[in-house]
Amino acid sequence: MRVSAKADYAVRAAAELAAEADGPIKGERLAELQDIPLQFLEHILLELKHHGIVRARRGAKGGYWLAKPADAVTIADIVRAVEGPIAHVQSAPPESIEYRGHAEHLQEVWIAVRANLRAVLEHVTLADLVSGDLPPLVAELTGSEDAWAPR
Amino acid sequence: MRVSAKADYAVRAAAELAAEADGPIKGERLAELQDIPLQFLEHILLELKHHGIVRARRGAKGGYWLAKPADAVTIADIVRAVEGPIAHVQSAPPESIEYRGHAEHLQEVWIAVRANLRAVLEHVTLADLVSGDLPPLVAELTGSEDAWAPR
DNA sequence: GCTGCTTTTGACTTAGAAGGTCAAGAAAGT
DNA sequence: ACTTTCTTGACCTTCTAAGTCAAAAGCAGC
Repeated sequence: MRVSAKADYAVRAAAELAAEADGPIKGERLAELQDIPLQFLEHILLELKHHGIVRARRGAKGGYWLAKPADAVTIADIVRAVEGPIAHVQSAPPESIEYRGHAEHLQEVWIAVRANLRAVLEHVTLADLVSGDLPPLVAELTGSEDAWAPR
Repeated sequence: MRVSAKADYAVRAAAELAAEADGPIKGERLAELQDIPLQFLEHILLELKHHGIVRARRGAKGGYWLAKPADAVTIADIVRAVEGPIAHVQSAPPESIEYRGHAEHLQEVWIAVRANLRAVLEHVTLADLVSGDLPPLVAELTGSEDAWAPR
């Protein structure tokens, strides 16, 4: 139930790519902008490339850029690319698990958890993130005092 | 963004404890009921005990039972006991992270994710889980076809 | 066709967590 | 006493997180 450094880095780097729409950005510059270890970042960018989220050119005027428009890439796309499927239980998707005894309805709970995660992650695009103009649902959720309280 | 085996086991064992309200249940029986490795289960039960969720007595008529009524224990309580805080980013709570550059609004996204996780986990009690009478929000979320689709 | 610059890739490392197992000790009942 | 059952600590194996290092390959400009 936690977000890895890798996923956090990946989203931050993608946000910078989304913001600078013209021309490729070098890995080194991305690393500086978001304070991410360079070598680690390039591994992450490579994974994003394999998933068709980012493109790259090497050489003197090379660098990385988004493969798709910023409003067509969601946070969920990026998290899935580097962390794998969202909300798996014991490394299996919740709809495939069979529970016994009095835990029978636990499956529904995990399905609900996943649905609620998706409700946020699949509806925030990189364009939303960069502009700060987040979807109504997110604005609503962060609006409450309680959402900011540790626990 | 995944649920560990430990958390899944913990909730399942707690559900059995919630169902059999009178008298302690032995670790061995819990392990059989939910098909959990015994030694591992007892470690989990010990953690639950340290967090005041479960009580235990040893000896001939010993076993484990819930420390509180089943409708006063939420799934979130159990997950926190064995996995630590929910939805931490890079092992830190999202409200304490400072983002730079174009990732500035990422904090709000993680806050929204946590709020939506809490919305499910903090409102389902063990009593709900055992009876199968889950809160309206959960029923609503699992009602959609889409929630059951892998992705 | 060099020469730099930059991405790409693979091998390796180190630390910690996940998911267990084993065995000794302590307490409670009969 | 003796057995049952929890309690605790030590240990183990496999994986993942989070990197580092170094070599290879591609591209641009002279």
